[in-house]
Amino acid sequence: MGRSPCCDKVGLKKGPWTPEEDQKLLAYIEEHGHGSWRALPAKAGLQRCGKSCRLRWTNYLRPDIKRGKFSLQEEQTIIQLHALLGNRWSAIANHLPKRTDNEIKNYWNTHLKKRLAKMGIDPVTHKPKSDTLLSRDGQSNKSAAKLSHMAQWESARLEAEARLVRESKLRSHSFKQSSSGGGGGGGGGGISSSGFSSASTFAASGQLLAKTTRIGGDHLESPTSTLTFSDNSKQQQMTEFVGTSSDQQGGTIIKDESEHDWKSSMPNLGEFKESVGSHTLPFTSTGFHHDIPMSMSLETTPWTIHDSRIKTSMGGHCSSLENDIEAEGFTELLLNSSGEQSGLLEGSGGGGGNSENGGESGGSSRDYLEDNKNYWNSILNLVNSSPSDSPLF
DNA sequence: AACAACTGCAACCGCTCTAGT
DNA sequence: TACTAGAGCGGTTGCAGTTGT
Repeated sequence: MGRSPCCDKVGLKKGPWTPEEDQKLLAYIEEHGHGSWRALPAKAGLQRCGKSCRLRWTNYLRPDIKRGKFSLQEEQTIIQLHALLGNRWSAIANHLPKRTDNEIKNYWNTHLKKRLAKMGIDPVTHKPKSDTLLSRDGQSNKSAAKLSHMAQWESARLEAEARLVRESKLRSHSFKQSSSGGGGGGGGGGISSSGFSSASTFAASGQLLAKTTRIGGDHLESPTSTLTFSDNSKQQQMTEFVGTSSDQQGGTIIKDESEHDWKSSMPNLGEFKESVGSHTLPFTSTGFHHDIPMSMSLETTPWTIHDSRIKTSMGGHCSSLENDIEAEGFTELLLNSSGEQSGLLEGSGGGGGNSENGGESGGSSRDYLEDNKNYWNSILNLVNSSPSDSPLF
């Protein structure tokens, strides 16, 4: 893979940008746009490599950048998204308009990470450093481990969805061209304007579904909102999400009316993978490999897996997690094992979302569960309310 | 006042991904 | 299909400013 050697060229300036250089770059881009970054420095009369120019522009000069202190809301968002996505700064930045990934990354490393560490929370796993909290019952550690897998899986899932959306967009583009006059997606932009839906193969995100099943303002069934197997003999409907109900604070609630239990017709994951072929989602994400056939729905509170079988093999070690999570299992798992997450946002506004449970850190188990619920709900709401043009969705 | 240690941030480096040929 | 250039991303570095001794 060709790595750009642009900065190796002799005579190119490095280091801090001078106001004059900024001015040149700004003026050039305002007039011509950036076009090819590689060609830009010469045209703009800068002794910099294109890469350096791009960075300067995206991280500093861009007019739509908000600089200065991060608000409480922003901090909260960063922490929540980091819990979900890890160090994927660009993805996180997509949820924070006007902030750059670099800025967020720096802010995390210099402020938030330390703050979490001070609170006794591991900034990497977002779990308490000592798991004593969790040791109230024997199951907790096990559940926490599962949850960790789930979080990783979720992260990977988002990535896969993003890819599917991209592909869907491409496809919809050609679709629109071939079947012109389809009423246009209108306001929502992004996903909602695309004729196809990533949910076609992977109906998991409530908001995603809400957007993708709504075409041109009508409640149409997306052409691919149902998943069918390529194997004709087994052609069947995987999931069909119908309608959306009220939206609470940006979190769209999806009802899975079909409650279709396809597990029974798919007792064997291996067989399923074979039969589904291209419909499984083999994707890698930071060393994971997942093949995920599943459907989920968002009830008023966290995820409910109506049926799932998740195989996760990590880093080639195949430390597989064959979780037979029964219905509601995942919800339970989140609720019961994500206790470590609660109070994470304590520093930002009274702790873990809402704190009507009273602020006692060692509260009752009900408080504990409430906090967990709130924590994950806030993450889900956050994700669900993410901008439609986010590459994640 | 001088120095060291710490902090915060801009910029760079090197890798991966993607599109074009 | 293979290769390359360009762009993007995340990790790291370097330095200026601040704080502590």
